Amino acid sequence: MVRVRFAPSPTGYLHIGAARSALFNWLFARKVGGKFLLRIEDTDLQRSTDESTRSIIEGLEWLGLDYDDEKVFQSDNAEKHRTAARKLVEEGKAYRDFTPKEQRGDANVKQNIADRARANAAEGIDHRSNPFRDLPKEESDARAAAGELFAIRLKVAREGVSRFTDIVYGEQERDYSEIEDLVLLRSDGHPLYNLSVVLDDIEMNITHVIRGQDHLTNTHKQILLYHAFGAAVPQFAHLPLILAPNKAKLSKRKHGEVVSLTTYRDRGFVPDAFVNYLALLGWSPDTTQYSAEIVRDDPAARPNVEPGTEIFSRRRLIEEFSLDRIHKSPAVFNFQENDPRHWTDDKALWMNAEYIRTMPPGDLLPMVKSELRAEKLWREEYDDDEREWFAKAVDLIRQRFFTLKDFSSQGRAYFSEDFDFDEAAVRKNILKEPRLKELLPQLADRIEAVDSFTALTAEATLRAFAEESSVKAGLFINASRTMLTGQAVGPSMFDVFEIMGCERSAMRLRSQRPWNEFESSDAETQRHGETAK
RNA sequence: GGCGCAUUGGUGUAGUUGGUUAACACGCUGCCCUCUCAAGGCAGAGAUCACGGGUUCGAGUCCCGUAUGCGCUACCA
Repeated sequence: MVRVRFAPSPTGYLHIGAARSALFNWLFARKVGGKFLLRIEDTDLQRSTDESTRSIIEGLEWLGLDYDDEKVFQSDNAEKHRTAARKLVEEGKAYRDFTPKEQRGDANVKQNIADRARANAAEGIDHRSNPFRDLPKEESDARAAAGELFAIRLKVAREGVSRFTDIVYGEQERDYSEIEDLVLLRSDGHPLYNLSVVLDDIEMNITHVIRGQDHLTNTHKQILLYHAFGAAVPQFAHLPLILAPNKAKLSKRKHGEVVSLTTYRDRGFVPDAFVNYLALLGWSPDTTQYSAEIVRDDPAARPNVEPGTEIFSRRRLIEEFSLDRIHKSPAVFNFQENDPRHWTDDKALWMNAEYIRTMPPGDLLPMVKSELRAEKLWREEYDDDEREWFAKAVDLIRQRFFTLKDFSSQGRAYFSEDFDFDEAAVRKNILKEPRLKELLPQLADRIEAVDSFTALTAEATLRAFAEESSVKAGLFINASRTMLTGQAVGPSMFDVFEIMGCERSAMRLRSQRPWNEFESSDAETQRHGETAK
């Protein structure tokens, strides 16, 4: 039985790269009917926080990646890990290193490593040489008993080659001479990453380790540990990294909130849309065989979209997923910092819009509800008497929205009288034609006189009045749009009339706000413009 | 420094065992539709498949080298 795990370390918000690892693990487990387990790797006590753990769990929940069994906290197993490391010493597979701990700054470790390697190479020092590696056991025991501090290192064979086959990257080979005697247990007794993962994965009976490519070379060390513990080695599948537009590693510190999963929730992403997008980052379905049979057997399995798109429901993702379609090269997450329109990858945004306008209302409405509620725009009637109206309104405006947030920002005028006028819209559609100040209230009168107010009758009324006043219908249409919604763009105006209803439409057509708010300042700017000349 | 991994249009990807004009999605441009903006429809720009060799009748696909990027090389994870 397949058992996979997602093993994040709770040292910050859930990174989208980590989220994708979780997704691929989940997809694989659900596809083959295995178990998807969650393990919080909180061994780094200084950096791990409960808040981060919470955010990870919330993130998984938001994405809809449900995990099986109880979640495991790695720190709970620390004692077992210590015991296991000591056992390795007893068996001669590991040794105590009494070298005093070197204090190393976290900031430029990479630089230090390279510098030291260069220096060692220049002086012909083998970086693997350790005076304690072959210390007689009695002496080692004696020094330990005397209370001397020591780290425990794995005794890596001097000669040989480590090999494994990665499901994604294929045959991997590494000479033992390239593998240092890694530290298993710190001198303060803390088990280190490589020891802990292996031990926990053994205990959890993990069959497939699916994780980021940054662990590819570490895998050789871990395999050594599996052997040391006499445990079966699982299969490995490493995932290509997700990079920033400048091809640097995507990091929270450097790239800010775009890398944090919670951002997508908070900025109005539909979970399924984000899952869909994430799945296509580093994986692609087998297009040679995904059309005919499955669709014929179960038309519902295919989302309601034209062929040739990349929209996949969660269910289809599970059906189509396979580890061997994951590819090797890193993916660039394409976003533009400081550009609100492209704050995240365009394709992700497009996909979200696609979901918003094609989702079954039953799925969308609750999301809109919680968005409106959060912005204090929700009214209980929408769930009651005005249920139908609400559904119609949402269906009308969702066509051009990109995120759930749009329902409370661009869509605000549909749910509240307290909305803003877009200045450019007012100038273009209203102030440009002085007669509108008189005509619009008259249009309101006409509208109120209509018996049954619908898109159809609203159109007839408006067009008749336009002809009567010898202005183009377009003038009224555009002006009405701005009067009713505050904006220059939006759905077909007559549909807007119908949704707004007769009373509200008439009221807003009579509003003086556009003139009050912008006319005087208009005159002022004109004056300023003249004096400036 | 050493070792490893990767490299198809701006981005995400397809490209079955090497075989004719390198496919799709997003984005971009134009046109149509139209009361605006989207959506939709149509058309289009954009890739000498990182570079250089080699194998072959023929290479994006195989081999070697170079460059670039990334990862690992921690008593971080």
